[in-house]
Amino acid sequence: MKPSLVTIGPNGHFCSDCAVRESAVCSSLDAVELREFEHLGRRVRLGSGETVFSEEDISTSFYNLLEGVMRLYKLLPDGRRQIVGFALPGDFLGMNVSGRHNFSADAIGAVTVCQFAKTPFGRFIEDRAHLLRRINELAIRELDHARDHMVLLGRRSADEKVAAFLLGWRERSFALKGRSDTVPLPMSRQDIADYLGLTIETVSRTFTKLERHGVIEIIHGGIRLLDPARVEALAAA
Amino acid sequence: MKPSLVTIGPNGHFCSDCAVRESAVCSSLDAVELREFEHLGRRVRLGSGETVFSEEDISTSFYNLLEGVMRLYKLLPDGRRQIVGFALPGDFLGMNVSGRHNFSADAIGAVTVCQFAKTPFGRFIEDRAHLLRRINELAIRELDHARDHMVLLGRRSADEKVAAFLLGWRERSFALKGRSDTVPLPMSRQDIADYLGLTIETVSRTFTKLERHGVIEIIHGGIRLLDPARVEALAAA
DNA sequence: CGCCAAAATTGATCTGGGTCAATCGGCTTT
DNA sequence: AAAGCCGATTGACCCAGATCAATTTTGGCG
Repeated sequence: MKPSLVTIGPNGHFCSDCAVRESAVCSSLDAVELREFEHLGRRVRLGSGETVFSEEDISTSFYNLLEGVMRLYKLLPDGRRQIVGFALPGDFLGMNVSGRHNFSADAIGAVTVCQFAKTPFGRFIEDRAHLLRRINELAIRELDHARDHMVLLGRRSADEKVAAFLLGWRERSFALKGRSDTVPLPMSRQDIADYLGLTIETVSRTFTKLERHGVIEIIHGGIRLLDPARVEALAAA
Repeated sequence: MKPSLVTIGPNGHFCSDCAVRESAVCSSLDAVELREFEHLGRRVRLGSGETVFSEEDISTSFYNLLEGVMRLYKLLPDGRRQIVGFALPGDFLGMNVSGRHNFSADAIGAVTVCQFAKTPFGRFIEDRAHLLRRINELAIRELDHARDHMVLLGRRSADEKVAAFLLGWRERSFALKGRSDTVPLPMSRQDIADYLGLTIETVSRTFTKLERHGVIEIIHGGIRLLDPARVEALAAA
């Protein structure tokens, strides 16, 4: 879907009461810096399925995800897709060395991002090592996750992939909605399949199998973990 | 294999005539800084198969690879292994957020690294934004590669994986030994398999098949690309 | 509510790559 | 040069997960 970016102007909000104030890149800024920072970003809303940026596009902005979920993916020429990650509020997107995006990003459901033009953002960062360190920390965290995911993609069975996915997603959801055994799944089965390197049929069958065995319950918009320990055992083995 | 680190003392070398002076993290340092930097690192040699650090170890040092090749990998409890990357001269290892290594690294053949204790290195970096930026750049480059590799692991066939591996490795070898259609492969078939998410048998069969088709020639210690265009076609599709 | 389209599930069948099991071949050791 | 070893290759067979093909369920909308 093509983008129809709706700006909310720099006046319609304040960084100081932003939902991700404490978790995003901004967490490294003090109150004074935040004031200046406020003028660099503009809030943008996107509808479900809209694309924020595409692979190979020249990257002109950084994005700070404020609300919603995004899928980050790469496509092969023949249409095969690999989702390289899901972004949640507080995630920082748009870093690259080539000047072009190395993956595409689109909204799963409604999304709000804070968009920063690269040049002023780069200037702001320049003499603020703490912000740079914070960005570096986020990149390294991302790298960690990427390596874990390589293990999953290269060496785990379908059952293990699905179980690990449920646990991983539950973990990330905690930060937003608090601890719970109900895992909300805003993305489609196809998205899950493309994230795990499986087909949609295998994902569906695996969920059904786990439900038959009383390990999970498939509910509207998510999965309830009836027996979290069994899920963990499946994911670990 | 257990490490038997052999130090070459800070006196036995100079950063200024280091092989990776221009490509490693050090490329961001000027002549004056280099003098100080010199005292932070110590050269360490490792024999074939020796482990530099293991996953879950508390990380106390950073490493700058000077000579040789290393495999970086993660193990599952049951022994399955995923190689998350190969390190070449100029690569910088040891960054993490948790204080523990998130993968293991060992030498493929003889290796020389430049080891930096974390604390003094961190102090040196502190007020040098250009070094921090350089490290950030290396992390982002790594992240790029990791995402490409996820696509390979999750969505490509065995033939495509092997072809893409040969091209990728050839590309990296260029930086060291110059452009050539002979791809040196210092790692074992098992290493290649664990990098590509395949078995050793499949890697071997794929090589043999490509050779039968006149696309490559299997030579001692590597592969010669007889028909690079065909290899590229295989990798792309 | 009833209609339509998209998403998800389920079933039947197929196959790429894994598993198991011999060799093979190149080095090292003696 | 014979023996032993370890990595690599090859062959025969198998199976997890893909593919193909219907349904079934869900969600949006007049």
